[in-house]
Amino acid sequence: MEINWTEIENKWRSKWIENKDFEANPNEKPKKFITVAYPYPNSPQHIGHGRTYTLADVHARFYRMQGYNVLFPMAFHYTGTPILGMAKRVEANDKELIDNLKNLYGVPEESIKEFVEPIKIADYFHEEIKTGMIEMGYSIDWRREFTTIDPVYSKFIEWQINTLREKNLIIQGSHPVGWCPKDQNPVSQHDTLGDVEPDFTEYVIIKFKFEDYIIPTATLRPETVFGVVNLWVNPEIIYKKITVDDEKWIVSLECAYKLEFLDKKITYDGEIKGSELIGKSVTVPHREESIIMLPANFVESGTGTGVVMSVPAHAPFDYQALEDIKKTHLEPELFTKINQIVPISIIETEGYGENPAKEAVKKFGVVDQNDPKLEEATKEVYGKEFYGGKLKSNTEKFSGIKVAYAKDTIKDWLIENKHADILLELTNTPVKCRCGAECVVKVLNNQWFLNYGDKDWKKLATKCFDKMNILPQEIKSEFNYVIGWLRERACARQHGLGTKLPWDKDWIVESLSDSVIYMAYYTISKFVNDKTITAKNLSKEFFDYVFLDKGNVKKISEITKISEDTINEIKKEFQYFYPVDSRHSGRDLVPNHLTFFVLNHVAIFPESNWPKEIVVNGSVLMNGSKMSKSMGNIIPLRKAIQDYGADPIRLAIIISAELLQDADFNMESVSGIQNKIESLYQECSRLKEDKIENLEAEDRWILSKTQNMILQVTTAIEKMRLREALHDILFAFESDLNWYMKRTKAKNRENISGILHQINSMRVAMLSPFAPHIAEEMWEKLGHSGFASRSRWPEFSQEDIDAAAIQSEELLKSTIDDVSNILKVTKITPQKITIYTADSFKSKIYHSILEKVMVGQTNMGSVMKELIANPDTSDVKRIPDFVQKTIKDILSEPTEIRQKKLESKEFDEKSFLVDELTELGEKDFGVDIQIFSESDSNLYDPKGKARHARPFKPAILIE
RNA sequence: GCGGGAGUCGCCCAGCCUGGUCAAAGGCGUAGGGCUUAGGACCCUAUAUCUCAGGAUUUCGUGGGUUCAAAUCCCACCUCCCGCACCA
Repeated sequence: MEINWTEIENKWRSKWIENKDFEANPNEKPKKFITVAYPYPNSPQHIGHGRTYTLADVHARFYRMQGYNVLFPMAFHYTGTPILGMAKRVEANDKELIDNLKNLYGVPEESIKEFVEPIKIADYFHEEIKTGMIEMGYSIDWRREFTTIDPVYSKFIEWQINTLREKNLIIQGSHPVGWCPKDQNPVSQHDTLGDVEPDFTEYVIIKFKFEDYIIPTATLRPETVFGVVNLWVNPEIIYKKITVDDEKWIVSLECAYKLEFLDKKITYDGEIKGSELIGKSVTVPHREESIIMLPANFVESGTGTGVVMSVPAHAPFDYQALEDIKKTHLEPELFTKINQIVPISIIETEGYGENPAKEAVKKFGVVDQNDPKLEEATKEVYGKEFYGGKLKSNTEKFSGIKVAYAKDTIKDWLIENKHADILLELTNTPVKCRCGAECVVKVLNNQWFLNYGDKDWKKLATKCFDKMNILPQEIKSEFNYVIGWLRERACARQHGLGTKLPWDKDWIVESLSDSVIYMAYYTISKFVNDKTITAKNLSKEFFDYVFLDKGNVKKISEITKISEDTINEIKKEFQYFYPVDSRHSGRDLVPNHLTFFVLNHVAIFPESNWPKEIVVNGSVLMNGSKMSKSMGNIIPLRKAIQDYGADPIRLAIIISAELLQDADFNMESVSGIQNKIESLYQECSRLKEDKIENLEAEDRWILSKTQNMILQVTTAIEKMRLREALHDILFAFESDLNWYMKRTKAKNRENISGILHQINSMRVAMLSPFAPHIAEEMWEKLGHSGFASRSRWPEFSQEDIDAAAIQSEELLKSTIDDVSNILKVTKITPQKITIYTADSFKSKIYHSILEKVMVGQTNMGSVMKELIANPDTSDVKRIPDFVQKTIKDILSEPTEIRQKKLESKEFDEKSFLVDELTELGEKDFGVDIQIFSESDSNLYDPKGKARHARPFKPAILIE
């Protein structure tokens, strides 16, 4: 019987909707508030997104069945810049993008035409994603849906950002960004050709005096200013004489252009050829020493200032250039000067002598200054010196400091003394804007920052993290680390969709900053959607009252024109559902969103409303590799639902990996799961409710095992180990069930359908959070009324566990295993099988050995001594190897089973095996089975095997 | 460099926190058998090595250590992956 997934899924989805099953309102029940990071609708969701939502949905459904009033809402994050870039590209008729939209995303042509408007893009994918979520069966309360550009949401963000500012957590400063000079706009990855992220570094410009001018050199290693012995100038370059603020500089044209964007006033005064500078002297700042300018062709006009300082003791390039120049034909005067240059060694590093640069050049076998091996040599010296080096005494007050620390200290000191400046430069040039212009680095002034570097703020956040349940545990240290290094973060941008800064309308609240406490907004969005509240008249006082319980309701009612009762009802809604009980997200959001989420909550809300739990999941791979547009292996979720059905996708995603691992989605796992579900479905269609009476040994056993499974599944889900839980329900339990079927078949029992019905009802109930649609169908087939998703989560009961039944069943299994094992090894065809159980004397000794082992006594000699000392067991000396083997038996069992054996009384192995093994064994092996106790008087024991019998390990004779 | 994670029996992957049920689950693959007109699906058996009595041996990145007992705990090392920002 093949399952028509679409039909079944549609059927149950509409029933749930009819019943308003997922709409949660405050009531007398305990609540759980589960949230997931809302999507940014710039593309359809794929299976990777589906994972996070599915995990959260399972969580929500689980809590619902456990009797909680669960709120699981969803919204859409319109704020941000990517869709702006997309709209621009559509307008420019960008073929690559349009092809992707058409073929990869399946967007109809008429919709693409509208995509020149950013909001249309968001609206389109919003609907697309939402439909997918509904099709996946997510138990979302859609009455609370919103987008982040709704007017009331903007009011909410204004309140949030004002509140933070009042607490002095927002500060102003300057900030560098990638910048398109043509568009006059910041650029990010989405705005560039080829989607490259503009990446920049900070150079320190060191100012050398040359007559009336300053010749600046750019360096990444300001500490080496103490080791400069000459400058390198490219004789081919025509340098510009410029005025920078009130100083006169000589730099390359490219450098002058870059400086224009770095908040400096530039005027162009004239030019000078590089060759004209050769041989002339400049003064080293602070040291006031005169050094010479020399030619070098590795100096590029586009990098830094076009002039480089030379530190031949520590920079392989400089060392090599100096060696090269000695071999060229120069004026004798200059030649003498060059020969007088002695490298100054300023850093002491283990493994290096006086001149690390020279050593590295030798080691790598560098030929001349154009040798690419110089890059490697440089990398090695820089790396070793930076992390392992210390400054020598010729660096004055910095002597003895580690290079890693000295770098910043010396930079600050140089800048303070006006010996240096900062130059920011793109490292991955050229970065081209989508408009075609080449990007630069620009310093934006008056940028607004959230001061995440604030110590008190960090302390509060750490406190919250410490109290929080973070799943999986391993990720917690990552959060602590992030909190540690976090500094100011820009919280406003100049373009993109979003809410304007209330006090500075040139800026828009940046999208990671307007999505940190929005979970609170879900409690009021319901009232926005039913028009109880509108943006008009919404004031700070209103939000203060609802979210912080501050202020006077009467006054607020006057301001907002909303009735006091309504305001109080809204407040009650918030107070009921808050705090967030569980926040689900992908692990890529750990160092940003999730951390900000906590930081902003602790800043704004009182401790009682701090979030309680964070659940982080890994990503989804497609057949073992990452999903990417270029690979073309992105499967849109809705396409996958059409192809495989929602439930198989949910199950495949969950079963393929535990939380933090990357889940590999592939066809095999989907069809494997489909088959499994189909057979369970058939099973459910057959079973009818029946009475359960006269429990036999195997009944008590399977019921005990069922209880075990319930316990395992429940605790696994509580820890969000969903893979384990699902595995226990679907697969692990199957082998127990198979054994049970085998047992009952051997006994020709007819009266087991009641038990199977009961067991499978519990399985289906537990399956319901994972595969909600098919579980409902199975539930119906089993003859239950109502929804499986509304049924009570099976409860573990210790009383239903029959330790004796488990033990005896294990004995039966291991005896059969042993027989098969012997048959396999000996390859004989059995004529007759005889089993001998141990006599009661051995059981007695077994128990006393067990007691001793349980208290840690495992030494054969001392156990033996004690046994002999006791008159009850002194006969043991006749069978010394029995003691040895028994200790081994016991040690090879887990502690809990030992404990159970210790607690339970001895049981009559012989009569149990006579009852249960005879028929089963005859079926399995096709011969008669006789069972004796080794102490029986009518013992049949031609080979003397009986004496080898041990408790739980009967002796066997096969003829 | 800093921070995090991983290395398991042909492949994917569980087990490690809490040592003993571990020659190590599950899936895939492979081989044989059943069912079927055929294919698929399904079911059974086997799948480190040796072994004609239920056993033995060598295995969980490498090398040490702790323990009666180590895939699991401790130490060192090797290799691989991810993050290091103002971008969702």
